[in-house]
Amino acid sequence: MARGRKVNSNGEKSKQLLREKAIELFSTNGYYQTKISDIVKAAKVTQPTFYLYFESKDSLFHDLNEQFQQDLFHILEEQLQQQGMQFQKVIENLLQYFASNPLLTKIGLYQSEASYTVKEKLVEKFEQILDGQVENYHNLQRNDIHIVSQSLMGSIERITDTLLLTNRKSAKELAEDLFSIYFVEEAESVVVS
Amino acid sequence: MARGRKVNSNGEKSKQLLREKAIELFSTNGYYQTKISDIVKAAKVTQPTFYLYFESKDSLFHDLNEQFQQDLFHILEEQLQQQGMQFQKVIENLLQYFASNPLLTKIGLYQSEASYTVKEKLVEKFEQILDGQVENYHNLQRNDIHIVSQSLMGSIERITDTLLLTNRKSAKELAEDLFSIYFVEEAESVVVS
Amino acid sequence: MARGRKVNSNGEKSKQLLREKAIELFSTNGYYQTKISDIVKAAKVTQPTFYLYFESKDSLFHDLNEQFQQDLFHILEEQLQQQGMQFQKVIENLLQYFASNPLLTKIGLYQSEASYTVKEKLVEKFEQILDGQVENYHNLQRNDIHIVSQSLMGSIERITDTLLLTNRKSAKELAEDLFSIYFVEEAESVVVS
Amino acid sequence: MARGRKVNSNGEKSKQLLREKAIELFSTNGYYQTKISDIVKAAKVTQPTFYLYFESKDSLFHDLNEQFQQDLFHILEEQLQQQGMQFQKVIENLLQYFASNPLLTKIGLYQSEASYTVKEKLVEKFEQILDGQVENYHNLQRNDIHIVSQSLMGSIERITDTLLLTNRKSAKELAEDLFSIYFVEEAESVVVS
DNA sequence: GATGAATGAGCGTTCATTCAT
DNA sequence: TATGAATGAACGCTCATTCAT
Repeated sequence: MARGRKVNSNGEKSKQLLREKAIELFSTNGYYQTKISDIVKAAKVTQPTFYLYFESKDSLFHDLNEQFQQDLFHILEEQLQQQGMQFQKVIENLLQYFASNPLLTKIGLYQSEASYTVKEKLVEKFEQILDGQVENYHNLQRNDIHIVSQSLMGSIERITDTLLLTNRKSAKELAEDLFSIYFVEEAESVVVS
Repeated sequence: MARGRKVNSNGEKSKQLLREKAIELFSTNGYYQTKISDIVKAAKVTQPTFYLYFESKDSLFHDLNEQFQQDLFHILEEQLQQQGMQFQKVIENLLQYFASNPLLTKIGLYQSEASYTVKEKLVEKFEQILDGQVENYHNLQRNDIHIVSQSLMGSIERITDTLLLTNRKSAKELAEDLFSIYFVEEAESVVVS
Repeated sequence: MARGRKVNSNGEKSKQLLREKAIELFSTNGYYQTKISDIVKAAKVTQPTFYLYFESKDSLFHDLNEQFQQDLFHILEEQLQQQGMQFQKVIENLLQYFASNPLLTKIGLYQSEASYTVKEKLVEKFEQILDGQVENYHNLQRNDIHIVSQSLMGSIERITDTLLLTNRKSAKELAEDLFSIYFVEEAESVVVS
Repeated sequence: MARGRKVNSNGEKSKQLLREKAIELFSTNGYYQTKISDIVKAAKVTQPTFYLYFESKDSLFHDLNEQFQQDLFHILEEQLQQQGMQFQKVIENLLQYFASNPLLTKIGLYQSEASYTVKEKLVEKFEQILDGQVENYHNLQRNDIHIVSQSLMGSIERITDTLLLTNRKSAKELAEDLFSIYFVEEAESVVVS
């Protein structure tokens, strides 16, 4: 039987394909219910080919989470450096990223063990922002900023899963909704300094 | 160790012990990373003993979730029949149950596939309650009840995980906090009819 | 929970019941597909009770076969000592025993490893009888007695299974049929000397 | 032993080897007393290798029976289409197949649950053939064709086991013997129309 | 770059059997 | 006489991973 390099084959392409299929399968079935054999079957290559490009199942999963986190914090960092960026807009952009990368988000925000850290870091970011906004939100004056941040994180998490990734609402709409719930009166005037 | 019955052994005790150890391990390590061998090792019995009391790993996990769900909806039903029960109190009692059953909650609310359904049902309950309260909350007038319910579900989910089950805040405190965030002005006066 | 001797219980009765149920189950499901747990469930006793009366699953099965063989050769011996007993009558009585003990026959003639020996011995008996009858059957003059005996054994085996134990034909009818096939002309006149 | 591919290894060879060893073991020890571990030990591979080529123990056993049955009825069909084929020759060819495939025959005719169906079908075939031959055999005039067919099936079964597969007699000899027993006078002239 | 072939390590489950009561 | 409770010893099967080509 024929072995060796396929005609028209190309390493980078195979790797990319495997990555994509892995993302699809991990995101829908989870880590433990996704087998290497499933991934390579979907990518129409054999098992050893997988190990040509990835160290192990675990390391691939880890890499995907790594990427999700880097994307996320890159976006956040970028925005926090823009003076005058509204918090609502920050949330919207976050949601926008989730909407644009639904499968990776499923993995990085829900499937992975690492998601705990991600969310913790997001909460911290929220706290930093809200810290500078106490006078703008009367909600913050009566509520612990930490609680509000945690609560908000939870809301984002759930709303993303049930309304955003299912294409029921847009990132913009959901950001507005969240703001309307959390920071009623002066939502429009709040600005990230 | 010799075969046969242990001195002073007692079936109900063994079953209970296995159940407890299973809950501990499932709640901390999840379904797939909890092996029957781990459970029986923790309970200091052998593998066949596990099958003396439970049909399979899967069915035990399923049973635990079943119990969690029954408890949960029993509590909810009970409260909704009490005229005059405040929504805040409903949430508090929910959180109270979580706090009293932290490990089972971990399993039923986070580890299990069934948690999706549980949360959906909780959201529906929230919607039913809020539906009858539109005039009491100014928040509800401007926000879609569905969104508020989903958001609240997310908040509860996260706050339970990070603040309640870690013993950082009490059920009562957190219920108050949530109400202060979600239903600012008239929180005290809201009553489930 | 109550333990110890059951009221109205009686050792011999339990043993007999277990035996009967074992015969039923072995005969219909075979040795490997019959579990001790099935037998005791059918007899409504517990597993240790089984070991009160039988050494092991294997030894019980062995005993059942032993009994079958003793019955069988007792019958055969008895008949061979009666001068003038026709071979056809011998076969009929054999079949009669099978028909009266269908379940034990299933075990002893088909399910058991020991059935090989039983059949070999039966064949030997047939040979002995036929040896003294050569001049009576023209069939035997042209055919090897050994072959005829083996063939007859096969016929009996199959006919018992498909026609006798299923109550489609009687022992008498089948003995006649067999004789009509095997010893055409002088069937009536053949006599075991 | 190191992991991965063996030197000079070849899939089809391994599969064939496993099949052969399985046939050997199943035919001598039966289904339940043949463990996968026995099969792979005999083939000098590890257990996962077995599952590389066969779905399960059960499905392999099933496949072997399937093949036996197909072979058998292929032969039978082939012969029945040849005008003028003698019944004796049909039996001879059947026995010839058994002699050429002794182990598969052991499985398909004695070990398997499916053997019941096989034999039933063979009996039906015999009946069909004999139906067209009533006038040729004086035996058939007095005996029920069904009984004769069943009896013949039993004879074949037993004779195959004790004389053919043990190399004591050839297929040709045994076919002659059977005919001489069953269809005395005109055996030579009987022809399948 | 890619495949065919194989395995180490382990997992969930079953079953005959046996102590302690 | 009988049961409640437990275990030793497998067994069938799976999965990530790795040589040899």
